[in-house]
Amino acid sequence: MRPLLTVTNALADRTRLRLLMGLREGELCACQLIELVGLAPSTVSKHMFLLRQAGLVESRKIGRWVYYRWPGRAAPLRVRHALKWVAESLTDDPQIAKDTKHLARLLKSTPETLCRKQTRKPVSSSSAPATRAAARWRRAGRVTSGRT
Amino acid sequence: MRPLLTVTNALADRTRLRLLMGLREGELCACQLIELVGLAPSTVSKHMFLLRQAGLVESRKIGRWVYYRWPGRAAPLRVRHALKWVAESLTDDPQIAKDTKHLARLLKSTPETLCRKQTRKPVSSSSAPATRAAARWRRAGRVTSGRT
DNA sequence: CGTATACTTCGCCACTTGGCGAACTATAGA
DNA sequence: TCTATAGTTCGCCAAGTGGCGAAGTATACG
Repeated sequence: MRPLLTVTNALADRTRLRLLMGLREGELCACQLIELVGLAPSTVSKHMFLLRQAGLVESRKIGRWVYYRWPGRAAPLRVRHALKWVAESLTDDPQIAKDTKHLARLLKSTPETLCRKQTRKPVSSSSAPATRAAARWRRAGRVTSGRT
Repeated sequence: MRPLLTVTNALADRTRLRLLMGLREGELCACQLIELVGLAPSTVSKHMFLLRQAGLVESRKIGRWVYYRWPGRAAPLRVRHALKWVAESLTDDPQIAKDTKHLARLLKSTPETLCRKQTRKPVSSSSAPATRAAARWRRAGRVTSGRT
């Protein structure tokens, strides 16, 4: 019962649903998710912890950046069905539609630009750390990360 | 977003999952659900309100009894998929297995016997109100209430 | 080294929620 | 009509949760 409850609890919050849907089409880094929902980094971090604990997202760290995405085929049925169910239930949701448009705008700049904006400092022109990874991620074109 | 959140919130509680699974094989009356989870009537009533609000159960009143069951085919996809998902995710759950055995025992007596037990009074032998409806319900043999 | 930075963890606060018992409502039966 | 009873609603309280900012951690770079 606990495993399912961890999932239902994770899904029982507006912000976490938005974050989850933000990852529907592929990987995003933490700063992009922070920008997406417009909340404090610590808050988003806590949400992502709960989602990861439930198995609803995976994360990988590259340099100073942490990338989140939906889990692949190895995830338990419980989780894969939950993601499918939520995505279907929210296809026509106005908030998610707004987020999707917002996200499209965000994706026009690199993660590092975003992070600078967040700390309210001017964007230095020189390449930031982990830029190679970010470039690869952009080239990959919003991978579907092995969804069912 | 609200409709889905109502559902995920309803599913994000141990007791409500147990109540929901109790109805998996057919209709039960409130007193049977109270006995199933062993909580105060007011508590169970509140839970059933939330489940009904989410569309995860329907109810009908017959005399003084209220019967709850899973919704039929008319329910939104969001709800039908949720029920399917939860039921699948909990098929092997030990708590649910215990509840199922418990329920089997409860079903050997009539709802009115149960209610008497709950108020700690001896069961009068004469037929209680709504007994005909209850008998019909027993004859119907745990209807599946039009699930997908 | 030391500094900057991307993120997480911690500590706090307002708000929500699950539980109960008491009071209330509605129906059945004398 | 009056009483009994199946459920619900109300009022309360302890426990949990979402939000924030401050402090902490880990990595990159000079």
